[in-house]
Amino acid sequence: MGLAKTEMFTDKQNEIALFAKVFGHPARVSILQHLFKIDSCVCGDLVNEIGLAQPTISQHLKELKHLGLIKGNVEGTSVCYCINKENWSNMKTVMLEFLDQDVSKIECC
Amino acid sequence: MGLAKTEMFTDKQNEIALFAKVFGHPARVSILQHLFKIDSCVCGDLVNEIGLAQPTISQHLKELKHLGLIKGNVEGTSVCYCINKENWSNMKTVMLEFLDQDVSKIECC
DNA sequence: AATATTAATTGTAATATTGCAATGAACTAA
DNA sequence: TTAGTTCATTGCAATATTACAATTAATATT
Repeated sequence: MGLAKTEMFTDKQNEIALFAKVFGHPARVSILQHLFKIDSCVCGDLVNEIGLAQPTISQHLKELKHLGLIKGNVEGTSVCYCINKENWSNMKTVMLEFLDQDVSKIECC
Repeated sequence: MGLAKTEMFTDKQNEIALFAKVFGHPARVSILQHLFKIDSCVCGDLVNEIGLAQPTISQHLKELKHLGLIKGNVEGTSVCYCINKENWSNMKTVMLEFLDQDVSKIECC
Protein backbone atom coordinates (compact mmCIF):
# COMPACT_ATOMS: atom_id res chain seq x y z
CA MET A 1 0.00 0.00 0.00
CA GLY A 2 2.21 2.82 1.21
CA LEU A 3 -0.99 4.55 2.27
CA ALA A 4 -1.89 5.15 5.91
CA LYS A 5 -5.46 4.26 6.89
CA THR A 6 -6.11 7.63 8.48
CA GLU A 7 -9.85 7.01 8.83
CA MET A 8 -9.15 4.55 11.64
CA PHE A 9 -7.57 7.20 13.86
CA THR A 10 -8.64 10.34 15.65
CA ASP A 11 -8.08 13.79 14.16
CA LYS A 12 -5.56 14.47 16.89
CA GLN A 13 -3.60 11.31 16.15
CA ASN A 14 -3.51 12.17 12.46
CA GLU A 15 -2.45 15.73 13.24
CA ILE A 16 0.41 14.54 15.44
CA ALA A 17 1.50 12.13 12.73
CA LEU A 18 1.44 14.85 10.05
CA PHE A 19 3.60 17.20 12.09
CA ALA A 20 5.98 14.41 13.03
CA LYS A 21 6.23 13.28 9.43
CA VAL A 22 7.44 16.66 8.26
CA PHE A 23 10.17 16.55 10.91
CA GLY A 24 11.06 13.06 9.76
CA HIS A 25 13.70 14.19 7.30
CA PRO A 26 17.02 15.72 8.39
CA ALA A 27 16.92 18.30 5.58
CA ARG A 28 13.70 19.77 6.96
CA VAL A 29 15.07 19.69 10.50
CA SER A 30 18.14 21.51 9.22
CA ILE A 31 16.10 24.11 7.33
CA LEU A 32 14.03 24.88 10.41
CA GLN A 33 17.07 25.12 12.69
CA HIS A 34 18.73 27.45 10.22
CA LEU A 35 15.65 29.66 10.05
CA PHE A 36 15.59 29.88 13.83
CA LYS A 37 19.27 30.82 13.89
CA ILE A 38 19.27 33.25 10.99
CA ASP A 39 15.79 34.68 11.58
CA SER A 40 14.95 34.69 7.91
CA CYS A 41 16.73 33.75 4.74
CA VAL A 42 16.44 33.30 1.04
CA CYS A 43 16.01 29.93 -0.65
CA GLY A 44 19.43 30.10 -2.29
CA ASP A 45 21.09 30.50 1.11
CA LEU A 46 19.57 27.21 2.20
CA VAL A 47 20.79 25.51 -0.97
CA ASN A 48 24.33 26.66 -0.17
CA GLU A 49 24.03 25.92 3.53
CA ILE A 50 22.65 22.41 3.18
CA GLY A 51 24.16 21.20 -0.08
CA LEU A 52 21.16 19.54 -1.69
CA ALA A 53 20.10 20.61 -5.17
CA GLN A 54 17.83 23.62 -5.53
CA PRO A 55 14.72 21.67 -6.58
CA THR A 56 15.15 19.37 -3.60
CA ILE A 57 15.33 22.25 -1.12
CA SER A 58 12.41 23.89 -2.86
CA GLN A 59 10.35 20.75 -2.40
CA HIS A 60 11.18 20.50 1.31
CA LEU A 61 10.28 24.17 1.74
CA LYS A 62 6.97 23.49 0.04
CA GLU A 63 6.11 20.78 2.55
CA LEU A 64 7.00 22.98 5.50
CA LYS A 65 4.94 25.80 4.03
CA HIS A 66 2.02 23.49 3.33
CA LEU A 67 1.84 22.61 7.03
CA GLY A 68 2.07 26.31 7.85
CA LEU A 69 5.31 26.08 9.78
CA ILE A 70 7.08 28.61 7.57
CA LYS A 71 6.14 31.64 5.50
CA GLY A 72 7.66 32.76 2.21
CA ASN A 73 7.80 36.37 1.09
CA VAL A 74 8.69 37.18 -2.50
CA GLU A 75 11.37 39.87 -2.69
CA GLY A 76 12.24 40.59 -6.28
CA THR A 77 13.70 37.44 -7.79
CA SER A 78 14.34 35.79 -4.46
CA VAL A 79 11.99 34.41 -1.83
CA CYS A 80 12.57 35.11 1.84
CA TYR A 81 11.54 32.32 4.19
CA CYS A 82 10.94 32.47 7.92
CA ILE A 83 9.25 30.60 10.76
CA ASN A 84 5.52 31.15 11.15
CA LYS A 85 5.59 31.97 14.85
CA GLU A 86 1.93 31.42 15.64
CA ASN A 87 1.67 28.09 13.84
CA TRP A 88 4.94 26.89 15.31
CA SER A 89 3.57 27.55 18.78
CA ASN A 90 0.35 25.72 18.00
CA MET A 91 2.27 22.77 16.63
CA LYS A 92 4.42 22.75 19.76
CA THR A 93 1.34 22.54 21.96
CA VAL A 94 0.05 19.53 20.05
CA MET A 95 3.39 17.75 20.05
CA LEU A 96 4.17 18.48 23.71
CA GLU A 97 0.84 17.04 24.78
CA PHE A 98 1.86 13.83 23.04
CA LEU A 99 5.48 13.74 24.19
CA ASP A 100 4.80 14.82 27.77
CA GLN A 101 2.72 11.80 28.74
CA ASP A 102 3.53 10.79 32.29
CA VAL A 103 6.24 8.17 32.43
CA SER A 104 6.46 8.03 36.24
CA LYS A 105 3.33 5.94 36.76
CA ILE A 106 4.30 3.21 34.32
CA GLU A 107 4.85 -0.19 35.89
CA CYS A 108 6.19 -2.42 33.14
CA CYS A 109 5.68 -6.16 32.82
CA MET B 1 15.92 7.83 -4.75
CA GLY B 2 13.60 7.64 -1.75
CA LEU B 3 16.78 7.69 0.29
CA ALA B 4 17.71 10.55 2.61
CA LYS B 5 21.28 11.81 2.30
CA THR B 6 21.97 11.48 6.00
CA GLU B 7 25.70 12.07 5.59
CA MET B 8 25.05 15.73 4.86
CA PHE B 9 23.53 16.34 8.29
CA THR B 10 24.65 16.28 11.90
CA ASP B 11 24.09 13.26 14.13
CA LYS B 12 21.63 15.30 16.13
CA GLN B 13 19.64 16.28 13.06
CA ASN B 14 19.48 12.67 11.94
CA GLU B 15 18.47 11.56 15.42
CA ILE B 16 15.63 14.09 15.55
CA ALA B 17 14.48 12.97 12.11
CA LEU B 18 14.52 9.28 13.11
CA PHE B 19 12.42 9.89 16.21
CA ALA B 20 10.02 12.13 14.31
CA LYS B 21 9.71 9.60 11.53
CA VAL B 22 8.51 6.88 13.87
CA PHE B 23 5.83 9.26 15.14
CA GLY B 24 4.87 10.03 11.56
CA HIS B 25 2.21 7.33 11.34
CA PRO B 26 -1.07 7.53 13.27
CA ALA B 27 -0.99 3.81 14.08
CA ARG B 28 2.26 4.24 15.99
CA VAL B 29 0.94 7.35 17.72
CA SER B 30 -2.12 5.34 18.71
CA ILE B 31 -0.08 2.39 19.96
CA LEU B 32 2.03 4.63 22.17
CA GLN B 33 -0.97 6.50 23.56
CA HIS B 34 -2.64 3.20 24.36
CA LEU B 35 0.44 1.92 26.13
CA PHE B 36 0.56 5.07 28.24
CA LYS B 37 -3.10 4.68 29.14
CA ILE B 38 -3.13 0.93 29.78
CA ASP B 39 0.39 0.72 31.26
CA SER B 40 1.16 -2.47 29.37
CA CYS B 41 -0.66 -4.72 26.98
CA VAL B 42 -0.43 -7.67 24.72
CA CYS B 43 -0.05 -7.43 20.93
CA GLY B 44 -3.51 -8.90 20.31
CA ASP B 45 -5.10 -6.15 22.41
CA LEU B 46 -3.59 -3.56 20.10
CA VAL B 47 -4.87 -5.42 17.05
CA ASN B 48 -8.41 -5.30 18.50
CA GLU B 49 -8.04 -1.74 19.73
CA ILE B 50 -6.70 -0.28 16.50
CA GLY B 51 -8.27 -2.47 13.85
CA LEU B 52 -5.32 -3.03 11.55
CA ALA B 53 -4.28 -6.59 10.72
CA GLN B 54 -1.97 -8.43 13.08
CA PRO B 55 1.09 -8.40 10.80
CA THR B 56 0.67 -4.66 10.35
CA ILE B 57 0.56 -3.99 14.09
CA SER B 58 3.47 -6.34 14.58
CA GLN B 59 5.48 -4.38 12.05
CA HIS B 60 4.73 -1.04 13.72
CA LEU B 61 5.67 -2.52 17.10
CA LYS B 62 8.95 -3.68 15.61
CA GLU B 63 9.82 -0.15 14.51
CA LEU B 64 8.98 1.29 17.92
CA LYS B 65 11.05 -1.43 19.59
CA HIS B 66 13.94 -0.88 17.19
CA LEU B 67 14.16 2.74 18.29
CA GLY B 68 13.98 1.60 21.90
CA LEU B 69 10.76 3.42 22.73
CA ILE B 70 8.98 0.23 23.84
CA LYS B 71 9.91 -3.09 25.38
CA GLY B 72 8.34 -6.48 24.69
CA ASN B 73 8.24 -9.27 27.26
CA VAL B 74 7.28 -12.74 26.14
CA GLU B 75 4.62 -14.25 28.42
CA GLY B 76 3.72 -17.67 27.22
CA THR B 77 2.23 -17.40 23.76
CA SER B 78 1.61 -13.68 24.02
CA VAL B 79 4.00 -10.74 24.15
CA CYS B 80 3.46 -7.94 26.61
CA TYR B 81 4.51 -4.50 25.38
CA CYS B 82 5.16 -1.38 27.40
CA ILE B 83 6.89 1.99 27.18
CA ASN B 84 10.63 2.03 27.81
CA LYS B 85 10.62 4.82 30.38
CA GLU B 86 14.28 5.74 30.24
CA ASN B 87 14.49 5.85 26.46
CA TRP B 88 11.22 7.76 26.22
CA SER B 89 12.65 10.42 28.51
CA ASN B 90 15.83 10.64 26.50
CA MET B 91 13.85 10.97 23.28
CA LYS B 92 11.75 13.69 24.89
CA THR B 93 14.85 15.66 25.77
CA VAL B 94 16.09 15.51 22.18
CA MET B 95 12.73 16.47 20.69
CA LEU B 96 12.03 19.24 23.17
CA GLU B 97 15.36 20.86 22.42
CA PHE B 98 14.28 21.00 18.80
CA LEU B 99 10.67 22.08 19.36
CA ASP B 100 11.46 24.61 22.09
CA GLN B 101 13.49 26.93 19.91
CA ASP B 102 12.76 30.51 20.85
CA VAL B 103 10.03 32.00 18.72
CA SER B 104 9.87 35.34 20.52
CA LYS B 105 12.99 36.84 18.93
CA ILE B 106 11.95 36.11 15.36
CA GLU B 107 11.41 39.19 13.23
CA CYS B 108 9.99 37.95 9.94
CA CYS B 109 10.52 39.55 6.57
C1' DA C 1 1.32 -36.41 20.67
C1' DA C 2 -2.23 -33.50 18.56
C1' DT C 3 -4.45 -29.24 18.54
C1' DA C 4 -5.00 -24.44 19.57
C1' DT C 5 -3.28 -19.79 20.43
C1' DT C 6 -0.36 -15.92 19.77
C1' DA C 7 2.86 -13.24 17.48
C1' DA C 8 6.81 -12.90 14.14
C1' DT C 9 8.28 -13.45 9.47
C1' DT C 10 7.99 -13.68 4.46
C1' DG C 11 6.37 -12.29 0.17
C1' DT C 12 3.92 -9.15 -2.56
C1' DA C 13 1.15 -5.19 -4.33
C1' DA C 14 0.12 -0.41 -4.05
C1' DT C 15 1.52 3.98 -2.95
C1' DA C 16 4.78 7.55 -1.06
C1' DT C 17 9.18 9.75 -0.66
C1' DT C 18 13.56 11.49 -2.07
C1' DG C 19 16.56 13.61 -5.29
C1' DC C 20 17.81 15.86 -9.41
C1' DA C 21 18.02 17.34 -14.51
C1' DA C 22 15.49 20.01 -17.41
C1' DT C 23 12.42 23.48 -17.94
C1' DG C 24 9.42 27.35 -16.95
C1' DA C 25 7.95 31.72 -14.70
C1' DA C 26 8.89 36.09 -12.74
C1' DC C 27 11.58 39.70 -11.95
C1' DT C 28 16.20 42.69 -12.69
C1' DA C 29 19.81 44.81 -15.02
C1' DA C 30 22.19 46.08 -19.07
C1' DT D 1 14.77 44.11 -25.60
C1' DT D 2 18.10 40.81 -24.22
C1' DA D 3 20.48 38.40 -20.92
C1' DG D 4 20.92 37.06 -16.20
C1' DT D 5 19.12 35.67 -11.63
C1' DT D 6 16.23 33.14 -8.59
C1' DC D 7 12.97 29.96 -7.47
C1' DA D 8 9.00 26.78 -8.67
C1' DT D 9 7.40 23.00 -11.39
C1' DT D 10 7.58 18.84 -14.12
C1' DG D 11 9.06 14.37 -15.10
C1' DC D 12 11.53 10.53 -13.92
C1' DA D 13 14.32 6.83 -11.47
C1' DA D 14 15.46 4.67 -7.19
C1' DT D 15 14.15 3.47 -2.81
C1' DA D 16 10.96 3.34 1.27
C1' DT D 17 6.58 2.63 3.46
C1' DT D 18 2.20 0.59 4.34
C1' DA D 19 -0.87 -3.20 4.52
C1' DC D 20 -2.13 -7.86 4.48
C1' DA D 21 -2.49 -13.05 3.16
C1' DA D 22 0.01 -16.95 3.99
C1' DT D 23 3.14 -19.15 6.63
C1' DT D 24 6.20 -20.23 10.43
C1' DA D 25 7.78 -20.50 15.28
C1' DA D 26 6.90 -20.94 19.93
C1' DT D 27 4.28 -22.04 23.65
C1' DA D 28 -0.04 -23.94 25.93
C1' DT D 29 -3.77 -27.09 26.41
C1' DT D 30 -6.11 -31.30 25.88
